Amino acid sequence: MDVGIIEKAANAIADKHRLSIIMEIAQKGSIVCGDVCCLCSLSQPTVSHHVKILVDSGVLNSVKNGRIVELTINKEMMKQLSLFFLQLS
Amino acid sequence: MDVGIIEKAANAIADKHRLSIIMEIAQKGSIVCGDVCCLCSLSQPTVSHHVKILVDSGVLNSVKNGRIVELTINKEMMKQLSLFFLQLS
DNA sequence: GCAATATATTGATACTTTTAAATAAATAGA
DNA sequence: TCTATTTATTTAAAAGTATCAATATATTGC
Repeated sequence: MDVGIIEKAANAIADKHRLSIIMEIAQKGSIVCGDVCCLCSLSQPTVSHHVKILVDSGVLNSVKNGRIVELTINKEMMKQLSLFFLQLS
Repeated sequence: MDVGIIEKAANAIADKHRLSIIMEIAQKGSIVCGDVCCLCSLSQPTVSHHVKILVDSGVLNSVKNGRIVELTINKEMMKQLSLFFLQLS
């Protein structure tokens, strides 16, 4: 178990805006970057910054379809996190 | 599911020193604050600060035995976290 | 190629967190 | 009570993060 991965993922999750992005994707299946601005009431550059942290940490997957970027949850990462905390419980 | 709890716990975990405290407790069962200084190579006030974040977030339990404070993992919190990520996977 | 649209980057500022020195508080034992 | 020990608090400096405006890049459709 590489705790560096856990640390990065936890950091990505430890923010109310980023967590709300995750919860929105969990509900809808996916979201495009443009819709995150409305969801969080943040400027486009700020959203881009948060999305980058989520993707770089491995919490979210991003797929570019032309101009738009679609975000989904990285379920493998969620499994790893779930297992990590299960082992601590 | 109160994501505020997840946010706070994730924030507590999202630090290499705090994560190493957690991993040490996971291995040994418990640790006392005084030993955390050696483990992390941090000053006593800094350790006290990190321990406070871990305890306040509900990630660790603290029990005071006289002068010494013994830290253990809050397994209920670990179960909650594990379940949260399982539901996202 | 040009205009419109979606996302990324840069740069500046405000805010937050980490850190340790100094000090305080609490407790145990002589 | 006095001293030594353990943990907590205060304060200040350094480092890191969030935010947005301006701008750049990439892509689509005309």
